[in-house]
Amino acid sequence: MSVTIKDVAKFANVAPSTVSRVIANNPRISDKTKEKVRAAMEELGYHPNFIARSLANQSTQVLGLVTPGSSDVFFQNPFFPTVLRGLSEGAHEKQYALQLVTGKDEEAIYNGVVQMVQGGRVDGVVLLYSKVEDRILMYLRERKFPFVMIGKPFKFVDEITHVDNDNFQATKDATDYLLSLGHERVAFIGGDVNLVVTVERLLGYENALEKAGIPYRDDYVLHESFLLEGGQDAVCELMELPLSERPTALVVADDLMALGVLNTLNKVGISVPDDLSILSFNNVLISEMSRPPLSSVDIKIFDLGYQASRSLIKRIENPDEPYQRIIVSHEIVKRSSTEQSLK
Amino acid sequence: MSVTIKDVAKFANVAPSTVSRVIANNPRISDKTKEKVRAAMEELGYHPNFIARSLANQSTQVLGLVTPGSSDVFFQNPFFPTVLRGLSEGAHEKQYALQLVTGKDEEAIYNGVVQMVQGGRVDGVVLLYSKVEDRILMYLRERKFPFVMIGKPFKFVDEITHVDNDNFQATKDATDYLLSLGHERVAFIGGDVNLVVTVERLLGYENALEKAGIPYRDDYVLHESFLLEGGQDAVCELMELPLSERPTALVVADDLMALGVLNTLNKVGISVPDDLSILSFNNVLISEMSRPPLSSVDIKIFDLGYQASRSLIKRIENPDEPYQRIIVSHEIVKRSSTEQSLK
DNA sequence: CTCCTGCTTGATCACGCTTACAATTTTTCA
DNA sequence: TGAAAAATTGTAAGCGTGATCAAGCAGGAG
Repeated sequence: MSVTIKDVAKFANVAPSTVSRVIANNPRISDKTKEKVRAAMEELGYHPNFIARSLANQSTQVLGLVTPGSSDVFFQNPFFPTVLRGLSEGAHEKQYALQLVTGKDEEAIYNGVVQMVQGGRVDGVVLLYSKVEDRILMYLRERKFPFVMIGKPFKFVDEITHVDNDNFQATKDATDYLLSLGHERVAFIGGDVNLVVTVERLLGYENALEKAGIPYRDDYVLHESFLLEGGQDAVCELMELPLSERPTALVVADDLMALGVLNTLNKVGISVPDDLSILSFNNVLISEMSRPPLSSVDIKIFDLGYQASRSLIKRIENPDEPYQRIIVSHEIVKRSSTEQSLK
Repeated sequence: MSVTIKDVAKFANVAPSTVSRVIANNPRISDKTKEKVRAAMEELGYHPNFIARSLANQSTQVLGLVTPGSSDVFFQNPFFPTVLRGLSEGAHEKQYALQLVTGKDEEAIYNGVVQMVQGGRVDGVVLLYSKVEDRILMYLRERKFPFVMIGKPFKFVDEITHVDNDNFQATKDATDYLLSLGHERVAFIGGDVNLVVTVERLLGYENALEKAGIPYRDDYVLHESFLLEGGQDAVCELMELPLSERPTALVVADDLMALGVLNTLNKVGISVPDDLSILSFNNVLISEMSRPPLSSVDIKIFDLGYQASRSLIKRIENPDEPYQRIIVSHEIVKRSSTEQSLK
């Protein structure tokens, strides 16, 4: 068995509680005994037992991370590692550890969250997504368990601390940019309609068209998964339009999807950006390395994660902290996949 | 505060210990009281407290994951999410959770591991890499703490359970394949020389050349980081060779790196596979979507993770389990980046 | 009817730490 | 110098479970 607080106490000739106070750096302990106890800890190679501490203070210093139901898909997207880096950095600064909730399907993840929360394994939870209907969100809200969300809550926007981009504005900006290049037939390839981000972006797209006086067309709006395959499928659908009606520009809600688009276009002999401009979202590493390099809206994924863990920890340490909406900026990074319309 | 075992006991008119036994499904409890207690648990919405349980049994049902010092680099590579999926699946099957050790540099990660281990936060650790010199490995070994490694240990191969590919053979196979296509000037672009996988693969490459009677050239062997930039740098170096001496085929130790190679080659006007064949490793998703699609050695990353968490759990549950070397198969997936040499 | 056996269940302590409260020592000041 | 106040440290009771050991109880043998 490893060294406990009692061993240290015995060694330093003090009571266990004194050792505990030294660990907490309690000011009511004299500097002399602090020194003595610290020397003893050093000597014996003492490390506090987190589990015992957790049980005593009812706090674990662990944050739980919840991925959307389809973990597989989510893991494959470079969004995940990037947001994880941000989360990790924010957590690390405050000495929190990260624990993952994994599971094959939504049911499994839901159970995982319940176990984590009720089992007292974590002090708070980060939802790495925002869905239209979400059991997990409801559960956490009902139990008043500390959590933050990355993305905009579908309901209760003012009662949930969340970190988000202004996706409406970002997509409006993106669409405006394509319009400013002279494109008039601009299509939108979004993700799962159950994700709030998809909804928000679609609204931004629609708004930009409306402002420009361009009628909205149903057949210019597609929804696919945030995967390479999603991009492929989207292109196939667009190809079914008569040649003269095909869009000359695309707003794609995700880089990985855009990469799929790019490759499929290449196969069918459509050149980017000469025949078709593409502007996508996320600005992950691959967008820079694709052929041609993708113009992409940088949504600062790292910051999303970083702010999320920081604000969650704030909520945990002060439950009266007001609910916040934290908006991370966005920026269009222009590369070679967008070009003036030929008209 | 939430429902405890005592509340359930009171509600069901039994002793707390009886409830505990019902949870453990102890056969010494009559079916009648089991029913009664279960009903009470249901009624009160009881969920066992993991922390208290952990303290009582000295086991947490959590596995710690340790990334190599440069977490940033590691996170960016699609290897990470894939191996994570495998780990997650293996852990989930046995009801284990995953906790990440994160940190900016090696020092921070080392401290994180020590805290995790001494703090009793995890029952075992998975090292997601194998380095030539590794403090963390040494530490875990000395403390006889359960751990497994993904990759081949540099030392103590027979005293460390690990999951690995036969990287020597795999790279030999890869090189042989290129040789069989008629290439005689085959270069090797590996990763960090401190990683054992790099060493192993280099040996395999050398061995294949030797068997084929082709002399080994220092200037055909490069070491870069497992990143897009690594690939770029490698190409730049190779470009410094006189035209007639440039390799006609490349073995690249990582897909992401190969993607960097591909793009840089494209910029300098070298065509793949016409001018240069490329065979890389990992067979992650992007290898399929690059232009041209990359031939790649599939090392079954998911399986590496899956086997790792399974064997770690075995070790945890039975400390006398013999040390094992688990080899995951590999397979060359031929796509369009490799072609017959023109000669 | 008593005693023993075997099946169930209860009481109690231990896990390692925190913390309210009590006890002790030191300091302060009339 | 002595008592009260302040500073410091010790005692002990939890935190929620698991596990050991003892106790209760029914049924069967003698």
